[in-house]
This record gives sequence, C-alpha cells and structure tokens, in this order.
Amino acid sequence: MLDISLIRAKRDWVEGEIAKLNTKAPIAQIVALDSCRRELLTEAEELKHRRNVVSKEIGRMKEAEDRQAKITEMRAVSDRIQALDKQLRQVNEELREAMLWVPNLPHYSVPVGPDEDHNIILRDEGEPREEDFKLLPHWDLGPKLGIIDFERGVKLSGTRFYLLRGLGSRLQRALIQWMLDVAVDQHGYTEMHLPLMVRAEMMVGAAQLPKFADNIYHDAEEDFWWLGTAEIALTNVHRDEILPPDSLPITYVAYTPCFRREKMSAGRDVRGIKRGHQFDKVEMYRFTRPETSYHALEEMVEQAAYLCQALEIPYRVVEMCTGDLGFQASKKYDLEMWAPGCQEWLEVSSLSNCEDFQSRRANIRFRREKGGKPEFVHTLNGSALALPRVMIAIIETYQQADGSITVPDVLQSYVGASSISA
RNA sequence: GGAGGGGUGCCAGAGCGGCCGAAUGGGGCGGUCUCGAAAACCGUUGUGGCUCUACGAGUCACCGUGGGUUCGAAUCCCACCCCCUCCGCCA
Repeated sequence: MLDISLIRAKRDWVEGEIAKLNTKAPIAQIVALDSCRRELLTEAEELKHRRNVVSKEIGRMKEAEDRQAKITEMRAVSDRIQALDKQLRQVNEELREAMLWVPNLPHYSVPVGPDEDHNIILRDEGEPREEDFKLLPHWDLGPKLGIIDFERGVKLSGTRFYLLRGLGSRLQRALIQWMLDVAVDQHGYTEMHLPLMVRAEMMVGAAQLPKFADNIYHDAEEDFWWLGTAEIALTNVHRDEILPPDSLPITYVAYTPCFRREKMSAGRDVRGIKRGHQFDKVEMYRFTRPETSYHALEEMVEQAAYLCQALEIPYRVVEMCTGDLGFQASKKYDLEMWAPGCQEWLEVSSLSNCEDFQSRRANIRFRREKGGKPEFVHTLNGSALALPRVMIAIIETYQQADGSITVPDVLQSYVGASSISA
C-alpha cells in the first residue's frame, strides 16, 4: 500500500510512475474519496467535541428542566453524528479497497520499459553444455530413469501434477536440505517452519489479495488460503508489531510447498515439471531498515547466485524493467538457469525489494531508538531456489551418454550416491 | 465435538453508565542521594487520524474485533475472533 499523503501531495508524479509499470490504478477515485473523507471527518469530529463537552455538563446538572433541554439538543447532535459516521465508514471502506489495488512504485534505478523484452541481462555465468549426443529434455529422461512419473501424478490429481520417485525424490530432498543449510550456516538466516494455509488478512498483508484471488487455492468452509509462496506467511510473522531498536535486520529462510492455480498460464508450460499446481521452494526473507534494503537486495542476489555456481549450472541474472516488476516490488531481479534438454532459460529465483509496500499493509514497524517514533520496515524476499526448475536443470545438464545422471558434487553426500541410473 | 472461564496500557492487575486514556504494583527511562552500585525518594512512560497562524497547538478515536442501546459506554446488548481449563475423539 502506498502512503495516501504521497498521493495527496504528488498526484501527477504518482500517476506517471504507475504509467511506467504499464498498468492502471484508481488514483482519481482515491483522491476524491480522500477529500470526501476529510470533509466528513472534520464535521463529525467537531460535533463529537461538542457532544463530549455538553455530555459532561449534563452529568453535573441538577435542574431537571435544564437537563432535559440539553439532552434533547444532544439527541439531535447524536443523530447527525451517527449519520456522518455511517457515511464515513462507507467512504473509508471504499478508500481502503481502492488503495489495495494500487501497485508499488518502481525504484528510480529500475530501467523503464513496457514488458519483459526490455529486461536487462546483467550477467551470464558458465558455458552452456554442448555434446555430441542429443541431450534429452527432462520429460523424456525422468520417466526413463524412473525418477519422474507423470501418468500416475495425473491419475492422482489431474493435469500439472507428477510424482518424484526413488532417487528423484531423494535428489529433491537433498537440494532442499543443502539449500537450507547454506542459508543457515553460511548466511546466518533463521530457519522457519510455517503454516501452509493462512487467514485472508495475511493474503492482503502480503499483497496477494484482493488482486490475485483467482490464482490462490481457498478453503471456503474455514476461510483458509493456501500459500502460493512462503513469502506470504513470512511477511506476516511480524504483522502488527513494533520491532524494538537493534532487532533489525531479521532474516528468515523457509522451505515450503507452494500452491498455485495457474489460471493465468492455462495451456502454457504444460509439459514436464516446470509449472505445476504444487511445487517446493526454499525462500529467503528479510526485514530491514529503509536505508539498508537495497544493499540487502544485492546480497540476496549473490546468495541465490552462489547456489547456481555451486551446482555448476550456467545461469544469468536479469534485472526486471518497470513493465515486468509485478505488483509488490520496487525492484526485482530474476535468476535463470539454462536447461540444455528443453533449450530454455528457467526462472529459478525471483528476488524483490518491496520497500514499505507490504509493511504498510501488514503494519510492521520498528523504532530506531528507545522512545523514537515507529517507522515502517522494508521487506525483501527471494527464492533460494525453486525446486522443480533446479531439478530440470540438474537432470538435463548432468546427463551422460549412457542415459544416467551424475549427481552434482555438492549434493553427493546428501543424496548418498554419485549417479542416478535406470 | 461437549461444558465452563476469560480477553484492559511494556507486564501483572483493578475498574457503581458521567469525576476513566483508565487505580495499584512491577518493569523501562530521567533525576536526587553515592567514590560507584544497591536501596530509598521524586518525576516520566502508548498508537493512529484530522485541522491549524505548524520544530508547536487543538481535536477525535482506540480497554480482542465489528455493530447496537444511551445526552454520555472499558462498563449494558448482539455477533464474530482468539486464549485457557475439564471431558470426548484423534496422527
């Protein structure tokens, strides 16, 4: 959520920034509702002041006649207040709802561009593999090795579901374990185990609702919402808190399954394990002071990139342009791994600085010093990494001429094997 | 799932419908005393909105949440959320 006073003071500038995002927001409506709200508020509060004063007088009055006269007068005042409050409630609700549809604004450093074709490839690491034999895509190699089972996944749950089997399952578990260990042991993150379903307010706080309701699994009976990413739960861990001085930065890492309806990408990426309704992910998360959040973002990019390097898989770092920033981010980087079988760059990580966009929604603040005024924290999130796509990259990159897969060095002790064969 | 109890400020804990933004104790912060510390004593200790002649002033709101009754609600009524205890059931 943006600061309403920013919209009030610099409306044209805000509208210009939103235009860069190649999206729309109900700014005109917000400005109108805001001024309406303040008019109603002023009148209501003046009347309430009068009522407070006179009501105290009534309490002290002895003469029944005087008393009754004042009570009659105040009855009218109260009726008016009630009417104003009712209007005010409605205006407030409309204003809040409208504010929830306004996207975050881009950081000044973000390149301006209408869509993903204008993203910037910052760097490219590692040589894409070329062989004299044909490198198979994972959807062929996986079933051949008995480590991915598409048919039975579909039998159980329908399209976009699959099973991992044997060393395939173990390889993924090894990756999860290894990535958590790196985050905790090398980078000092605190590991979290989270609820996978949360209340609707958490979805609003993390800026998933109201805009992305279509993409979220929802249990109507209990009103539980399933995580599309651990970011949603992590954002709300410190909801409605004022963090004491010296508590920042707070850094968390969590492994969770993620659930997405994928309504927007119906018919796309249906082959293989690239885009399922359920996938696993290790997520890094930080709460920082405003002045350190961009440094933190760069650190997180390096931490995610380290994983790609350690796995010895070619990857690249892409900086999102304004048109591809999404709803919550002020600045965002993607990490992509090269999958030589399906000949595709796969997004394995997305790292964002949301500044105070989520912390305003979820009301997460901190104090610089004892007695200082509460300020909103900055929140950052980044995958480290998304499992299915890393699995694809490993399976395709490490395949051998005999059809087996060599296990990357860093994972061998976790997998308990150096290669996977049929 | 059944029965009961409860949600008040940083914590504990009071609170006849007006004198309650809230007693009292503890904690924190500042000070007196002290070579220093402890003890004792004194003072202080929330968040948000709006307005303005704006490093300040005024005002409104906030005692789980949302409504209602009333001239006036922490106090009365309704709904919801959460917590605790006991019983039942269960990985």
